[in-house]
Amino acid sequence: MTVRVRFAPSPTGYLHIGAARSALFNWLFARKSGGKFLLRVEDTDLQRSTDESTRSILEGMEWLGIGDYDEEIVFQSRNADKHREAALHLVEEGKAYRDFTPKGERSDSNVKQEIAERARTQAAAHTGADHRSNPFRDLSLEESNRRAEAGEPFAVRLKVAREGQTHFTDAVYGEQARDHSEIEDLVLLRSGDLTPLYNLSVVVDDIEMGITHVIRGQDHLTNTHKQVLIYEALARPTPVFAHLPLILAPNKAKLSKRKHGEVVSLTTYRDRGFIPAAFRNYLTLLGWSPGDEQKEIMSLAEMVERFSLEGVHRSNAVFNFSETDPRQWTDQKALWMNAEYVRTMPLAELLPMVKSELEAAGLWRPEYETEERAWFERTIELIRQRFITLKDFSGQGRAYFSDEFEYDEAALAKNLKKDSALREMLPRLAARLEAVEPWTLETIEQALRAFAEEAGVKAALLINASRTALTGQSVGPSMFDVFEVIGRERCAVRLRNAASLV
RNA sequence: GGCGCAUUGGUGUAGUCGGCUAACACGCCGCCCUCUCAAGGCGGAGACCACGGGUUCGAGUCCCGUAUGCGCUACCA
Repeated sequence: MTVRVRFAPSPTGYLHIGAARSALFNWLFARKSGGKFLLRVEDTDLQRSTDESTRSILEGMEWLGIGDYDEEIVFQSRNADKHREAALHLVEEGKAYRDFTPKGERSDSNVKQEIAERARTQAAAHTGADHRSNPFRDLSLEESNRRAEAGEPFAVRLKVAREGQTHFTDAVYGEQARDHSEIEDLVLLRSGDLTPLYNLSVVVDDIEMGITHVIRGQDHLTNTHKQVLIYEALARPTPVFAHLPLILAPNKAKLSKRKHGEVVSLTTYRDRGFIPAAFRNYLTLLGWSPGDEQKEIMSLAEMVERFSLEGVHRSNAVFNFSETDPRQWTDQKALWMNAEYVRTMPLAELLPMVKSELEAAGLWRPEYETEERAWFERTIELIRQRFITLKDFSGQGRAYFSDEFEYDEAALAKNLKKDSALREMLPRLAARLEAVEPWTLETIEQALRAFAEEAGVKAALLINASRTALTGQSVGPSMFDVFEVIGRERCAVRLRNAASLV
């Protein structure tokens, strides 16, 4: 039997990093086992689903490099008729029944309260939850049909046995059992329009799509029993279930856009200059580990090679970030990993990403791919060493690509304004460098050190001043490399300009 | 309230059949390197393995209980 898995997001917002991780694990499992990876958009809730959200999910998947679905994308809303048919069929078979109770009004916001309240009153009454006291549960099929034909609105509920338990073995959480008494007669179709509800739709679609392994967030673990019941009613074998631990905020609350903002949205990472492979690598390590293998930086192929459901954790993972410190806007390890990728990944793979970043910032020149290609590669190789994200190439790295750059205030104070002698030394240094021939690391260094000696100052004074004069920054690569890369003419101009800033 | 799941340094994790003086990565501190900052190298602080019992010569590892956290409990998904 070939493995078939699916990622089934509901398009009611941006792609959440937790959902992205579920997608990733499904993808890894499929590729590992030589199975099929499918996408199903769960747009059953037409009120909240948007095309824009669907687009952003698709984009996010593409960005992560796991958008290579093996079959056509399934839109759940288009299968509504099948879901309805299945439920009605269960009514015929006596495994479900029509509930003619008038539909109660409820809104998302007060549902949680209602649940809590119901729990309280039940506890107070010591009644224990008897979800099967519904007066329509045992209505005869004839009577039920008659009332339906008469146009009386009804919902369809699954008839859950009074006694017994449901069982399934979760590939991550192990043996799971739940008493039937804990499960109410869940609604399959809404009253009135008879639109299918989540649990029904998922099961029918998973059967239809031939899904063999359902890999999803742990928030579905307890509800899985309901789905098992539906599989049983439909007389179909259940797939293997594998639930994934949740990703929590630093205060251990569920990560949500409302409370935690853009850190939870996958597109944020793309927009903030993350390397897809780096973020993917980080995400994979949240809730899964390759065991005794200590190596954390892994290529996609290595992840596929090592991935297994057995390596998935059971405890939730905390996504560690600070809402007040901009340097820790997301998990530090994710940032570290991205920097690691930026400086060590094959330059050829990095270049296109740098190109897009420079294009977006209006710093790109076509020559970087033609006559100036060697210079461009040398420069990127040089500056990537201390960058963290792609944004740094257009930010801190701006002076390498444009003459219009800002001088960092702190750098100015530290390296230029400190010694007024620089005012007259900088232009002289410029003149000296203009005469350097040939323009190489060694000759530049020689010239600068000789100049410093003649002027009776430490070379470091001129080096640091030059760094700020040439790049606007107080930190950066070894200065002789910078001189060389910036070029003789630009160096001279910038050194002379900087004299006025002293 | 009920049911379920979890609990190893600040965070992510490793700890196979019980032998741990508890390992790795990020972060933090120090030193080296040095023209700055990173990177890199070396070293360090930080966990009585949630707590309490039990089994055992011996428990992070097995059993029971408690606490805490999270999830579910909806004609949302």
